Amino acid sequence: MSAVDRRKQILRAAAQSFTLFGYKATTMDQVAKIANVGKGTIYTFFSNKEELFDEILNTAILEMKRLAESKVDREKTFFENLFSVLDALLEFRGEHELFIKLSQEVRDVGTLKARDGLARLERVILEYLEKEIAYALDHEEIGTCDPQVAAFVMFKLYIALTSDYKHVREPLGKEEIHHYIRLFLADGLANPECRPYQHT
Amino acid sequence: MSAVDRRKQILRAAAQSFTLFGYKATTMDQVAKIANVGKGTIYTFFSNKEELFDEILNTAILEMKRLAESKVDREKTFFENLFSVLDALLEFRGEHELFIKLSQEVRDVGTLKARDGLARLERVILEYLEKEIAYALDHEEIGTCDPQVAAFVMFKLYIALTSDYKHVREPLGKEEIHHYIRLFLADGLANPECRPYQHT
DNA sequence: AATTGACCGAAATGGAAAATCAGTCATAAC
DNA sequence: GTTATGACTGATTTTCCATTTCGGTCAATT
Repeated sequence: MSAVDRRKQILRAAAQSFTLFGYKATTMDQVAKIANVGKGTIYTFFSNKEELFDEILNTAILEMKRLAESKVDREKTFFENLFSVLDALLEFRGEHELFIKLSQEVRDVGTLKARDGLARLERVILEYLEKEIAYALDHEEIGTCDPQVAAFVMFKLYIALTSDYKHVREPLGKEEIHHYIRLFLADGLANPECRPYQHT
Repeated sequence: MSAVDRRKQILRAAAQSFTLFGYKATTMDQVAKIANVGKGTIYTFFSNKEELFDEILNTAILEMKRLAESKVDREKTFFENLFSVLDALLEFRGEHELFIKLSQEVRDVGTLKARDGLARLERVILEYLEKEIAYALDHEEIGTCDPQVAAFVMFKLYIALTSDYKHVREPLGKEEIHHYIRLFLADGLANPECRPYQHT
């Protein structure tokens, strides 16, 4: 088997183990066993566990980013693009599961490396949103706002609706999530009937 | 000294200790010492530590609720009331500090009782918001939405702006928080061109 | 009758012994 | 000669268990 194949095999095994058991609970012996190589072989391709993890994480983040970018169509509106990206990402099982496992690990054990990984993902998402928001601002598709704050709020709203809410009530479906993102973010709660009212 | 005074003295001492050291780190000996009573005396008024804590927590929650209710003026709009309640609560040091300490404790040590206490507070806040949102809906002040979801989103948005955001960037000031709650919740991000009024 | 603090057992803490794991390297396989 | 391997090593983690701490009681005291 070629060196390239071996490397891929190790990456596949490691990715599987990280999404199944998290960062802390995957051992290098474990990865070697799944990949059907001796443990030493891993170290001919990756200098340590951290680097192996980082490569998997970076690949996952990059794939999500590319997927998102592939869904954006400059002919469409900001919110149309937002929703098609959201849909695509929600369907995207593979990478998703790694990040869900890492979230669990942070909650339950507080593994530092898992926390870092999620922070990196968050930064990439925020940067991506900021960029899209800035573009939408330029093209006067959305109202005046600081893209950094807007990106942050959008991200938090998304997490609140998809993940936090289910700890309080029945989880929301995809359509409901779309509906509420549109309601809160795009349209606003204030009743158009009552407009214009006094701002401070 | 009367039994009533003694009881109050114990409550005051316990409240002080809970907000200073959290639930786990306040001992009954500690409370007795601060209150200047024998430890046994505490147990003539409260059957155990849990009950003592609950009484303090319930009082704090009730006070916050009453404060909020006192700020609501049915002549004013939903959002006007929302902002005056928010301002009042942000100024409300006393109870605030207990809840901040409990939040820390949940983060750092994960004390179950502290988590429960904060969950109770959250429930009361959500119920209160749901009630106000339902009222606003009835009076056609806000657009159609599920009060439970809307309350949840408003709460999360508030936490995101006041507490979460400062872990990513410079914390937002009171006016900025108002501004963004108005922008995201009330008015919506979608292009002002399509709206009959100007954004800030 | 009310108050107290020494006392009790359960639970938390700390630290030492045992186990586990990331990473190395001498040997084996080719 | 080159690459792959797994037994080995020291650092870290986990697992005990001895000791301490703390919530709660109650016999003695006021």
